[in-house]
Amino acid sequence: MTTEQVERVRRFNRTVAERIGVLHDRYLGGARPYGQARLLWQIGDEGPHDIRGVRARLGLDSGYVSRLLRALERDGLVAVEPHPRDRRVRTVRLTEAGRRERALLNDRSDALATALLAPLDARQRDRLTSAMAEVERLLTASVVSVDVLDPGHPDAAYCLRSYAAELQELFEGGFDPAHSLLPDPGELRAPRGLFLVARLHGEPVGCAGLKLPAGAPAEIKRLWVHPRARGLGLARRLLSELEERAARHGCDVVRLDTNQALEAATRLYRGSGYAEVPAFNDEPYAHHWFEKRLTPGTR
Amino acid sequence: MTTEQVERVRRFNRTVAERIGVLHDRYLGGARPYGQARLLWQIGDEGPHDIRGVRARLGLDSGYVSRLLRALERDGLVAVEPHPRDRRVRTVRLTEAGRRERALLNDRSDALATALLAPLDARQRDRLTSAMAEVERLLTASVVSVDVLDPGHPDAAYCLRSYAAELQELFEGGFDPAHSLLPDPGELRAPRGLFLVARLHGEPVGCAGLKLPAGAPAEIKRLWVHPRARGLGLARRLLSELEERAARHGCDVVRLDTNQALEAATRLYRGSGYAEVPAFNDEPYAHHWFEKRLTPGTR
DNA sequence: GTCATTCTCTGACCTTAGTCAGAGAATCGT
DNA sequence: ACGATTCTCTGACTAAGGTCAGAGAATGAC
Repeated sequence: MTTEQVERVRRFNRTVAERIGVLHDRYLGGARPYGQARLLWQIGDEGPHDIRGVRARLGLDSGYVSRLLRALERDGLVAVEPHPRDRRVRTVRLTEAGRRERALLNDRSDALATALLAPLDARQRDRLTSAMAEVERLLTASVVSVDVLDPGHPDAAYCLRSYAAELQELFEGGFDPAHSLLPDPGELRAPRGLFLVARLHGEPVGCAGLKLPAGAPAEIKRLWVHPRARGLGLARRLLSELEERAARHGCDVVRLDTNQALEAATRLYRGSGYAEVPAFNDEPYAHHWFEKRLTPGTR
Repeated sequence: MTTEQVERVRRFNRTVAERIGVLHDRYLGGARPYGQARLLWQIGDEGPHDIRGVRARLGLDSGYVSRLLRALERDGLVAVEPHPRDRRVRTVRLTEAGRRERALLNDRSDALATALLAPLDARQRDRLTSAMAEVERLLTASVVSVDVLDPGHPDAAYCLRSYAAELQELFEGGFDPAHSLLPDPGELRAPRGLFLVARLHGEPVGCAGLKLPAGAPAEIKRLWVHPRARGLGLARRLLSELEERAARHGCDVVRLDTNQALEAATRLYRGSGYAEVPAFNDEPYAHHWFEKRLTPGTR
């Protein structure tokens, strides 16, 4: 990356921190301290929530949350009650007044957004909001972490299940991993392969496996991205990370097969330098086979 | 503005506050509390600065700054010395260690930006940084305030001087306001007219005057935008604000004259619905005359 | 039944980021 | 020369946002 880009990001941080940070924090808080406001927000309108869950999501100390709850209780905004089944756990829900207060925070937040847009004309508003959407999208993409996980890890298993469930929907005649050429994801475990899992805020949102058969090209399997994480360039990132690892492993060719129902994937492969080749295996679910020669300086 | 736009801005605020706010404040501070870091940053590398100036720029209490300086002094990062001429005033400068510490903050800030960009590929980086530039530009545009000021107000006078100085450079044969048709900006004062000044963070960055002669069309004069505030859509905003005020004053036609050297202005007028008309005055500096009929529902 | 664990709460404590009211020294206006 | 003003500093105070070490109640494991 260039120094201009770094400088650009820094300038952006300054401007945004000034314009939004300042307004956001203090504004949103309003009469109520920021900590209380955050908690009120997190508790949310529906149903009682376990305190520990709320605490975990905000990442706060238990003593601190307890104190915040006492303050909110004193103002009649929340009701804390023991959990019906486990009486160690306590649950919290908003009272009527609490819901009103939360709606007020909501209105303040709207007012802040409105104040930001108000001085601009219609065209500028369009441009600002679409640039914001772009920044948000890419910032989200940049917090996604990609790690090598054992295929048996819960997050990996979740991805594999989701992958199978999605193909079951998409493929004519469904999809059963047991009938595919990779009945056992254990093959994607070192030393015979590896498995990448992408996570956003700790939640698994994508995966990709690599088979590293001795004396044969590396093979990409089980590339999947969670529907709500699409558009972040995650598939491309997983793909190039696998290529990089294959190259480091000494492979100079990587190949894969894909089903015709997976149009976006096929486009991705073609756009990433994969060329269609004759079938190199007898995967029953495949319609297309691709191959890419890795140059040492890939990426 | 639409509710989707408001929602967009709010989502942006949340994402950015999480991703940047959190990192920015705590990161940038690092070992050093945020207040000290801000001060260290503001003092800057070159020469000693008056404490009052630094204080004014940060908008902090004098007692608070004094305490922060003691802390920085204790750590050997700054040296506080009396002002050579006025011994009430004290000046502050970074020591060698202070400069090192400031460079460290700088590096941290770079590291933060780098960490943000690192997981993205080259195309995503380009898109992110240009979207950031756009957001920054429009956010800056939206903090510009536009107020009616007396033409004699220092900020107004600054704009008028800058306007004249710039035309002096631009026009063949220079520009002398005394020879123009508006030798006295006092004509842009109620009830004969009005004068708008645009300010960014308190600094004047643009102006526009409106003459409201009885029984004649309103006339726009002295439209100017500071070079460093160009590209913010400020001229357009000043123009439409004047039109709005002219309409409120009961005018249904507004007109203006301009010099051929001011190409951007001429484009703006044409693009804003102004039609070229024959000369309606004998302004010696004008080459083009424009007129626009205001519809009651303008804007 | 007992012991370890889980969960919430309280009390004690800490740092940061301020605000406010003078005190004291120096300078300015006249 | 003298009073008003300017500038910095100190002391006293506040609120927010947290951390840490238990205590006490309930539950789970065996």
